[in-house]
Amino acid sequence: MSQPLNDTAANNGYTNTENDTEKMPDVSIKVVAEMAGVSIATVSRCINNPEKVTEKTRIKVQDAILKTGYSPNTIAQSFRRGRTNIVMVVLPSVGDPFFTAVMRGIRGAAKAKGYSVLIEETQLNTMTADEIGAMLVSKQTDGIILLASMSPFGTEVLSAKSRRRLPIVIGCETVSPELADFPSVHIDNVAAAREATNYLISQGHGKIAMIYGQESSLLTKDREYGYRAAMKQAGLAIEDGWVVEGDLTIAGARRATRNLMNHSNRPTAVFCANDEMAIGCLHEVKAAGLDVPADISIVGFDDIRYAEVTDPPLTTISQPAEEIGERVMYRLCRRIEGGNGVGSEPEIVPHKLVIRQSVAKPGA
Amino acid sequence: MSQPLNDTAANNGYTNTENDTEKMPDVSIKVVAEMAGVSIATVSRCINNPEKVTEKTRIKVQDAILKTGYSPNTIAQSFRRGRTNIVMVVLPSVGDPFFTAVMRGIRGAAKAKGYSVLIEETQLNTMTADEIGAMLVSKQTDGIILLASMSPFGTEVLSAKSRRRLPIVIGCETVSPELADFPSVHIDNVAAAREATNYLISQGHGKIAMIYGQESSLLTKDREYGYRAAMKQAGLAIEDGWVVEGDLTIAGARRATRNLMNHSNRPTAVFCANDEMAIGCLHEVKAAGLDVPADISIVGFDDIRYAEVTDPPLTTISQPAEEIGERVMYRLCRRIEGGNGVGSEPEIVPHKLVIRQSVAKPGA
DNA sequence: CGCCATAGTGTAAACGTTTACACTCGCCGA
DNA sequence: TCGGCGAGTGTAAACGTTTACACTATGGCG
Repeated sequence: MSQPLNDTAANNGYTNTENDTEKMPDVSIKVVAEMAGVSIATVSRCINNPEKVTEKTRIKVQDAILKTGYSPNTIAQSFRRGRTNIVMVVLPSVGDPFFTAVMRGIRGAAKAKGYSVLIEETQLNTMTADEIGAMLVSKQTDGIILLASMSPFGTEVLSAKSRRRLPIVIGCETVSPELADFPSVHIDNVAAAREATNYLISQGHGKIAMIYGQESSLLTKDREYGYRAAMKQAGLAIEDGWVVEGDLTIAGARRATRNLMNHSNRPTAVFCANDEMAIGCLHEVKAAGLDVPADISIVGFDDIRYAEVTDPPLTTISQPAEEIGERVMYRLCRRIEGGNGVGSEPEIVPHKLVIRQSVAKPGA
Repeated sequence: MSQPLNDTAANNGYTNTENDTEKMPDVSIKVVAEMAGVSIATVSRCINNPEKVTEKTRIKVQDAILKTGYSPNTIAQSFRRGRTNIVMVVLPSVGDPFFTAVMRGIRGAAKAKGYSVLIEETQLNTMTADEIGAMLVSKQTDGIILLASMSPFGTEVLSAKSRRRLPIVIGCETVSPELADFPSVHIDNVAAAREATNYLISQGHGKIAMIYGQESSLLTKDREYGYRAAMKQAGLAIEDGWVVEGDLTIAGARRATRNLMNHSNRPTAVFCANDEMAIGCLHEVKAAGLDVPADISIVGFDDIRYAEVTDPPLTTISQPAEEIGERVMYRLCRRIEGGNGVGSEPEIVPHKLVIRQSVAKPGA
């Protein structure tokens, strides 16, 4: 807080240098028009519909633009056109490498389509459904990508009919019934979780625990559901205290793992709902003096880039994160541009179990 | 606009509920004014200067706003006010946990100040200095935070005088001479690198290698400079091939480490210019069948959250990432709001060497 | 030679706000 | 009783674009 004072004081010393002409006079389309000796309409046409204008004038105008350094005022354009070319992405955490991978896909597609990307993090500021809706109707953004679950979105605000029109697309997250009329792109989370669990079972594990994410996340519920289904199908029991919440963070997973390690009937394998938690789990197991995978096997989810360099490297479910991002963005573009004629079926992309070295046969 | 809760009331007020026409008629300030029986100016005042209107009118207007579901058109506001309340952050990689930590600080401060944050990644799309300048003059954003080095910014486009006015603040990156008239917030990178190197030396290491980042990054140069200075001061030689480029990624560091391991005079310690690379280095050293820290000691930089859970946990330089983000954002706000009166001295924040277990005495 | 189609350009309205200014009250002090 | 004042409100202009429409000149064709 002392800084500002210092700043101003220091600057007062030499701030008003006399020759401060440099006025950078906010060149608008009007000054270009004047310099080129044409009307502003013509300048606008030169930029947006060059074919509607004589070559001669086009050159005059180009010259004027260069000379003045004119560049159109984007806000005025947005205002006039009723479009900002900005889309908003809502996600739980920008820190999670999985989401940054998805973001990379989104960003690439956005760039290709001429959009900028505004990011909102639910974790930090708990942006409410209402805020999101407001963002959209106040037209700050042309559309929204939801990578976080946000259950009762708009249910009170908008009826089903008008919601179907809203430029909103859901990514990664499983879609809750109330949101089913929005398009979505994601893997089959329950099948993937099942596969992960089955892999552990196939390696001879019977005492398998699970660390899941936040209660509120449907996605996490689906993974839990897949795990339970696999266990049931194999006729394996799930003891009380074997499935614990880890809130998707390293710290949360470490807490959860500690509980697991102290369990009277300690599991021999842990399935984590994301890699971040798997890393926390891995660390905590080793901190307890146990070996992975000899004593405890671990399977993660997402295949973030760190999964490959843990010790041992992590067996996990890989999602095509970047591709999900791309598809979600393209889908959104269609919604924005194509009007209402675009379907809202969920688009399921393939997952893959990638086997590394964090799983071994129990007691081996 | 049918609301389950006050269903009946809504029905009474609105005629066409039976036939789900749902036109969502783009309610503007004008329809609110009409419904409330006042002028649009009054409506505007109710929102922005409530103290300037009678309580009676304020209530009428509030009612109308609620009934219509009006929310001001942000673009029109931006257009009129000449401000978007959006700032842009340019960074090398959104995937790097260090930058996401800085982003968290930025975002928090932005939220507090009523700004949204637009993120641009240089790595992906090589946004040029010109594009950035364009963004600013086209007024899509009110200001820019540069977390990436971008050397010749605006040097041709704008004279020093006018540049001093530009709402640009630099974070993390060391500031090159041409940019020295922009404010900046960062640690003392050369001192920190020196400290890291000195620590290795103090533990008895003499054969210390370094993996640095991208050639273009000044920050990385500073860290290299600090390393070299420490070595020189200790009278230690740096062999050819001991300082290698790792381009700040895990993969790059693994390549670099492989070269280091094959060096005829293999170093006993490696100083990495960021943790991401330290993790890659660590993994590669172990993959070569060597032990960390028994055979090779490693020091990282940044103290990202994964640094704590590697095996062994990483000794590294910790930066107050979130705080840097906050300060940079507040500094930018001052630039934006305070006009020209804000200084441009670099603001140095403290770093800290955090000692974990990736360093041991050589040959121990 | 005159008329019409047409390509190119200009004029002006519109987008939704904010705000300077003008106006109308009602009230208070002279 | 009247003048003046201040609080509250309305009117209208302005922000920088885009674009429908009107206009002019040009050239082709009857």
